[in-house]
Amino acid sequence: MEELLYRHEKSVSLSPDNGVMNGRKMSIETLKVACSNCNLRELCMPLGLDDSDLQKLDEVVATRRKVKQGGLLFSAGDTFSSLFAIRTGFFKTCVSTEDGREQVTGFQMAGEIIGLDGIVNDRHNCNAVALEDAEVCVMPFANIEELSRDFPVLQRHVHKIMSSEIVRENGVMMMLGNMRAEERLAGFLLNLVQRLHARGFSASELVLRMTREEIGSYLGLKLETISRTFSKFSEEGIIEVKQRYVKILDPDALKRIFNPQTCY
Amino acid sequence: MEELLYRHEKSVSLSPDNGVMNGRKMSIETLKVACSNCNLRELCMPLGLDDSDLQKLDEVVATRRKVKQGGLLFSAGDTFSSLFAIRTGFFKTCVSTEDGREQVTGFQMAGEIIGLDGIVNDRHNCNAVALEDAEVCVMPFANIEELSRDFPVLQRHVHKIMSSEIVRENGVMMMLGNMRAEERLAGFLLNLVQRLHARGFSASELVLRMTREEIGSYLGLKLETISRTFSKFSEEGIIEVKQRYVKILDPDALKRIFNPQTCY
DNA sequence: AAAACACATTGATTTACGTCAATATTGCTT
DNA sequence: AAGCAATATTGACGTAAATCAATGTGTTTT
Repeated sequence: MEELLYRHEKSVSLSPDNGVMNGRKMSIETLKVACSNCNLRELCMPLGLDDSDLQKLDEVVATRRKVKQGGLLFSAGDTFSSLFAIRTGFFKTCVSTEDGREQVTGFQMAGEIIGLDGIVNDRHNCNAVALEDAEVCVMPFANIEELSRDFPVLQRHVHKIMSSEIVRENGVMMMLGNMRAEERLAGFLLNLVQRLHARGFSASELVLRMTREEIGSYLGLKLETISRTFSKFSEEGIIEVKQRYVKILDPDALKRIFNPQTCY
Repeated sequence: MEELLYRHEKSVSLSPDNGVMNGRKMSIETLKVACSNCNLRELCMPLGLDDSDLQKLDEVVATRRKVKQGGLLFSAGDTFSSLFAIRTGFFKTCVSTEDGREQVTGFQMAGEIIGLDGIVNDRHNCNAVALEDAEVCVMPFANIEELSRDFPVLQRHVHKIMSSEIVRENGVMMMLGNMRAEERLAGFLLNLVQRLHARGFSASELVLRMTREEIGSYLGLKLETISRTFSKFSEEGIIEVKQRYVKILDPDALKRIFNPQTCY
């Protein structure tokens, strides 16, 4: 089961043709961080680039960085210098109040960009914690801005990434402000599985990378409510849950719960 | 009182030196939409530009547009082409579910930029409604992107505006997910008055441009709860409320409510 | 000036979720 | 393999805010 759900190691690892690109032997250094060579490129990078553009865009990534499970990629207050593209692994971002309350603001997976919150104040505004061993591409923001000036398609791409984060947060606000526990959790599961599916995983099975408490924090609920709601969905035959493993048996039921209008 | 609180008409209207800039007579057309000439410039535009840069940046604004109270600047689903800088007036942005539930995602005032949600999908994701008669500068996004390539300072500015929207929404998520009604309303009032103060209005008095229902929608509460919480603050001598008029008598008390840590 | 309307306040009651607490399951350490 | 710590489940009970409902206030319409 784990293998079925977890193709990270296999498909994200460098593919056989690595080291040779367009008939040109690449140096080890370049190889190490080349976007042009990365099979996650379609997730992080703009589409429709020709080979010469792609080579220039390799410059956005300076290095790679590994983060152990539980480790911090950055913390609130850290000076901001780079965005990070997730290569492997899974992150949460969270903000906290001074009296110690924590709000998970998002969960990020391979191909997603993390760190946009740091741009305004040149300091990060949240913590980014690896929920499993992870590796990220470090993209110095100065590089991104410089290359953006020469590549309108990259410029547009950066704008779209930021805008999509705004739109995502709008959706979270809707969930937190207007929806009941069941609706929130249904929306959460549908979103997760959709993103996993887009990365080649199952559209119906998943292994949660986060605890009930972290899900609850993201959804503005307590861990007991998450647990109870999972149990309820399970009793109703909508999902099958075993700890972190979740199988969606009736996706339409989830959609109806999340978006009552579609149910008539 | 209204006059004290409402300096829009006065200070935002074109100032005496209009029509002549740097000793150069400007055309009526240019004048109509010139950022270089606008006393809100420091809010919309990057700082530290010299005169020649400023003149070039005038090109970001194509036209102006008036929106009557209650009118829509744009709706969810509209094709996106421009960002809007608010010159006068006050807006709310909101998203709705298909079954008609509405979530206010933000309130925007003079100098703030609206429409960033449209960039990802080339369609707007929310509605922008004028809560009072308003005028906006229409900034075609194509112009912004083009000029950004030549003006790193503008490019950076655009990135900061988007990032700050992300950070703002992080804060709203924290309020919605973790805070009680009193904390949310305290945070809301402090934020509003701080932004108004930055625009030259009183740091303690304000006239709300939105209904209790709209505040409630933004804060994930019902209008009755907003009303009750206002009354509670009032009984405790923290604020004075009379319908839309609010006077903050004890800002520190509000800060303590919003951020309990500071209270020891 | 009266009528109609939108918005706000306040009270009584309900409810969804939180809190507290006990128990179960799993993975980790040695 | 045993013991421990972290995580998850489930139940009993409490509570903040929602809901329902009546009344008040201010503004616009005619």
